[in-house]
Amino acid sequence: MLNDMPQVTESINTPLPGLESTAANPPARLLQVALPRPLPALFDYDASGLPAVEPGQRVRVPFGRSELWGIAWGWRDGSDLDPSRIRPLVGCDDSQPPLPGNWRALVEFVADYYQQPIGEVAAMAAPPAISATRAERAHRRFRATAAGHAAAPSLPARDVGRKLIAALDAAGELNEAELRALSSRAGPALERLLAEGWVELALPQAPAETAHTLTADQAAALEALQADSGFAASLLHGVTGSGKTEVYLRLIEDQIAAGRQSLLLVPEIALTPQLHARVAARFPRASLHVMHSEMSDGARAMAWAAAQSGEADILLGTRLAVFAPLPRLGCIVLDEEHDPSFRQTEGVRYSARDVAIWRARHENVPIVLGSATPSLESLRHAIDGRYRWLRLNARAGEAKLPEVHLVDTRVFRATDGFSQPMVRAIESRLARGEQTLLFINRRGYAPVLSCPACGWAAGCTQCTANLVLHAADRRLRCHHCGAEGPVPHACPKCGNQDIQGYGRGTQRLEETLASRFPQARLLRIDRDSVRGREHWQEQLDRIRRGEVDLVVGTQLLAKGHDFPGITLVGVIGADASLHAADFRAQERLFAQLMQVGGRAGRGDSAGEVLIQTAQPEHPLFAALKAHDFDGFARSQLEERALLGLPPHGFQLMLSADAPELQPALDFLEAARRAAQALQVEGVQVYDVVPMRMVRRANRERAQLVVESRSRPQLRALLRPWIANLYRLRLARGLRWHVDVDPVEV
DNA sequence: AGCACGCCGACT
DNA sequence: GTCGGCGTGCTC
Repeated sequence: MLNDMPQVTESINTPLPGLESTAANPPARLLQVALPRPLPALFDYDASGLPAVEPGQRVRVPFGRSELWGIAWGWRDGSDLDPSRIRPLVGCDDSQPPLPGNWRALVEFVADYYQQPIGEVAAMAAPPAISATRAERAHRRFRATAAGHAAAPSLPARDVGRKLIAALDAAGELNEAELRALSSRAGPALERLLAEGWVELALPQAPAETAHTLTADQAAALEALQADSGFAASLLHGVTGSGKTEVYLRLIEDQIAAGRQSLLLVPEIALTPQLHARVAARFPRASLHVMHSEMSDGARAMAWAAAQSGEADILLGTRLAVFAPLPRLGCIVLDEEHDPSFRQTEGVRYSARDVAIWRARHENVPIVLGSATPSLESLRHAIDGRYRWLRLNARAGEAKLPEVHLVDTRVFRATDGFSQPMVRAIESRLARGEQTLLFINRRGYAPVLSCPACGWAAGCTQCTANLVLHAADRRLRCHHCGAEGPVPHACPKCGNQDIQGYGRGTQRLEETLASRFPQARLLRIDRDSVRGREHWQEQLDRIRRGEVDLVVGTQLLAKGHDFPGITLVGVIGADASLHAADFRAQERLFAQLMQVGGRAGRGDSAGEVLIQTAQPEHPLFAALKAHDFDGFARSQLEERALLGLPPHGFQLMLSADAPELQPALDFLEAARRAAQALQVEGVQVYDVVPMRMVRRANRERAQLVVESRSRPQLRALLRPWIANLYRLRLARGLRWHVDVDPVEV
């Protein structure tokens, strides 16, 4: 982000030629700068040559033998360094407003709490650098004129202008960022359309969606939330369909009325278009901006500029939006707070949920965490009274919670994945013209291709994992590193021609359904079938319009979508997660099943969830049948308390990877000794172990977990420990990372 | 992370 | 003789 700054030379202040050389002993103004390097420090520079520079601006500095863009952090009175080593700034970019002090405070918190290099955190959290003029225009909204409608058909089919008019037609109106997202050439095309009079600036319209009547639960929750002034954290715990979104919208409405900004965070990009449409329909006069990582730099910078300038009333985004400066921030809403996507697990490791909490406290605004299945971490805060616990128990409208039934696959054997009861349940829906959703958390055709004669299985050469068979294009793919290759015709080990795919993925399920229910209209939804965002939206609409009878999908489908026509949700293979090594596997499975189950019966027809399992007696299923999240959560919490696991204990994970395993193990062993040498009480340092998937993308990986029942003690170890690690010399090609509060250990 | 310095092996 | 391997160390 910072290393490929665009050319903004016109607006860069270069030092006046004579200034640094002629001034006798110029008073050194020491500026700390954050640089995008994995070093845990800020760097001091002499800013006396650039009198106008201020903290928060991008600055150009000499670094070693090269130059870098960094972010001016703050002034210093004196440096620990010999003055001769302090070099002058080379320039600064004043084309964009400086990043405000509370943004820098937020970055400092993340750098310290997660022990990530501050310059890297800053580079990740900063907006992409683009020219200011484009950014300033971010908020303008456009619509097609009558002349535009008339002219569009006569334009060439692939003309960008025509595409823009078509998009404006479909959406009513769009802002510049949204238009730019449609084509790389949208900018000039838009200028042309404006000049021709085919597109005009859109003025605010009358409300399109009005507020719903609140249930008693919603009204009570809202009343409590509206009483907040200043920081307060609330857990809005409501079953799927209980109308959490309506509560969010009411809160946002208050903020708009009070002239304040709202930050609305969601876990997945896939959720943004749907929520975007709903928020936009509800607040047509408000300035709503979207921010997520798959947007182009230009579009993201525009959303950022709208946020920072105070122009945006609502910022809707995924985890990175938690860093957007909002000068009139009034509240933060974080939906599906339990979702692991809020955690960034590559590069700078942080949890947007926890960062949002800190931010709300620091900026003294209320924050609402919403979920049907809160994370045990948040639930514990609610139980202990640190979060206000607001419950929405009833589903809005007439809808009832779906009935959950189990199919014991030891009694009803499944053939091709389907047991008799499942088949009959599907048949009955087909007969009634209702829709069925089949949930299987595995994409591809078959998770393993192997040889029954010698036991060979197709493995990834770069990872410790099997290749997944994708039947549609006859390819083998690694879901971990992206490697792919053709499907061999015979076993490479023994020559047997009869190799086959074992196990089931979405594609195979789809194939089975097609042959069993040839009359049914089928749709498969997974990461392979969903190409672009428009395509995704289109598929969701097809389901909603009742144009399909059977939907096969991964958890991609489970999140936050309403399908009133779906009355049956079938869960095909959930047993694998019941005994996974990860202590959070059950928590995740329960949340996931509750979530998919929530898809059923949101309209007026009662829904049913049918789960195939070989262990129907498992307590998780009993809790699920009774819709007893509380009971399930309490038993999990008790278990965690007994074992000292989160949220009753706290963890750090240090991981290392290298081309060979040994250097990674050696490094971690040295790190382990360093941790033990610090002699912090009440902290347990576990053994160094190779990761469950030792090899990934050609790198061998190992990890070291440190645990404590006391967060202060763990933190007492953390800082000096990590400081020590930077002093260890590293074997060639070795990389290491700390993970504070890791989600997968 | 970059990048350079520096000290040992097979090439025009 | 030197091009280049990668170990080591530093960056305000």
